[in-house]
Amino acid sequence: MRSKISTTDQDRRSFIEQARRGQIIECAIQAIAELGYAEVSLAKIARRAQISTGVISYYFAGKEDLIREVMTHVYATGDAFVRPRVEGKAPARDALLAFIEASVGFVAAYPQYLTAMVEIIASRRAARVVSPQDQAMGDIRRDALTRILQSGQASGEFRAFRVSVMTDVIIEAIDLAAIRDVEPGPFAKDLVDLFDHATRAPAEAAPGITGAA
Amino acid sequence: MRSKISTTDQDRRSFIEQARRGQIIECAIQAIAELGYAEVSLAKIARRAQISTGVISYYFAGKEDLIREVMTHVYATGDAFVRPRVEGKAPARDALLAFIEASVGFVAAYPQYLTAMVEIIASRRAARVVSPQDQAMGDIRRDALTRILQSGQASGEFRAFRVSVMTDVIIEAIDLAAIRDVEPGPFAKDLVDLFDHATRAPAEAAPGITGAA
DNA sequence: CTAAAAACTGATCGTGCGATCAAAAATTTC
DNA sequence: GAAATTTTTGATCGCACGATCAGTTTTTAG
Repeated sequence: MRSKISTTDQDRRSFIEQARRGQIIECAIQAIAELGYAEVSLAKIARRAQISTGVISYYFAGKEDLIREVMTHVYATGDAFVRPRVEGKAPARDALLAFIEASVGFVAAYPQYLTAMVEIIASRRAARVVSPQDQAMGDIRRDALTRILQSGQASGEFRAFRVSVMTDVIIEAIDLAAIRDVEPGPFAKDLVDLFDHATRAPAEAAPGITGAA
Repeated sequence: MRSKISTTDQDRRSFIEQARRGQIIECAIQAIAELGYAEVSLAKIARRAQISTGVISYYFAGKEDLIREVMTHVYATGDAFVRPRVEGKAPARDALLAFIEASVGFVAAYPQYLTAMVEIIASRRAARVVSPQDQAMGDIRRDALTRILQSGQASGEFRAFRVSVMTDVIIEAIDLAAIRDVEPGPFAKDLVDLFDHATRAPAEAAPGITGAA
């Protein structure tokens, strides 16, 4: 009975092991999104996956470990969804609007993913357990947005707001799509509109609508 | 041994009863803000208040009931702080900026209050327990802001955004002050700046800066 | 086919929780 | 100051959780 609890190892994994781990992670995401993080236990995840509780312990070092892998999976999926939709967008404004639209689109494409993530983050903050790993994943998500905002300020497209604050507010606004019951399309349009106005430079070097009269 | 568990009764309350209830509520707020909601139990609140666990059960019908009263107290305190600072502010823009500044100022004045409230809201959402009462209190908070935004749109000061979305985003942005470690003054300025740009009408009837060149 | 390894089961353990309550202490009432 | 009432204590209850593990089944390998 060899221990499977060395989690992040990327080395040899049997077919069964990969499948089970994936199944358990997916069921955990479903359970958290549907029932709420506080209502989810390992037993309920096991029941949903139609396995006994011991299997989870067999493949994961503990609840902590499972949740960490759930986060990793959600972040990776989200990144794979958003990145190609933003990459190469040239004026920073287009990149920002693409980022917002893609992020809200991710909620529409994987309805349970961001919901689960937001719940996990909130619960871990409420339990005062925010590992360096958590911090790092959150930073990855913020970094893409931060870079867009900085480049827009450098080019003069954006006005002189504090980037860290704007980043936080945009991320929180996007997360609203996961916890509120909104139509993704219109909601994305609303956010795009809101932050387009919030970020754009007063109107000088940039050509376009310069005000009437 | 008469039962004290009829909570919302506003009738006769002995001096001791009022004092104890207030003490317990205050200790609960402290504990939640410091330790995080997930880490707080009735036993820890009792220890902090230097009383035995039974006293809490004596004055409150249960944990649910205590938390509900904590919420009520925080909302009432916040409303008492923000309302007079917004009331009478004439152009909607001034009212909006005053609302944001006052809300962030509340976090500075009562550092633990909004933090506790945000944690409680997140945890109750994660446990899928959102009573009509919860909803009603949240609505009260949003209503003041909603009215400001609507009046600003009616007067033409604000552009044509969707009020419900703008309200949500502004509230979330303010709550950031409670969960992030920010300097309230500069942060309030940032938010005021952000949402001033996000809400203002393009520039026509309203006099002022109409763009250079 | 057989033996070893891997995968899985389900009962069981310890823990901390919210809640309860009989008894004790403090306070109020007459 | 005695009786009645209110307030407080701290032990105890049942419960659900995460974790463990001895034992069973399934898969793999020679």
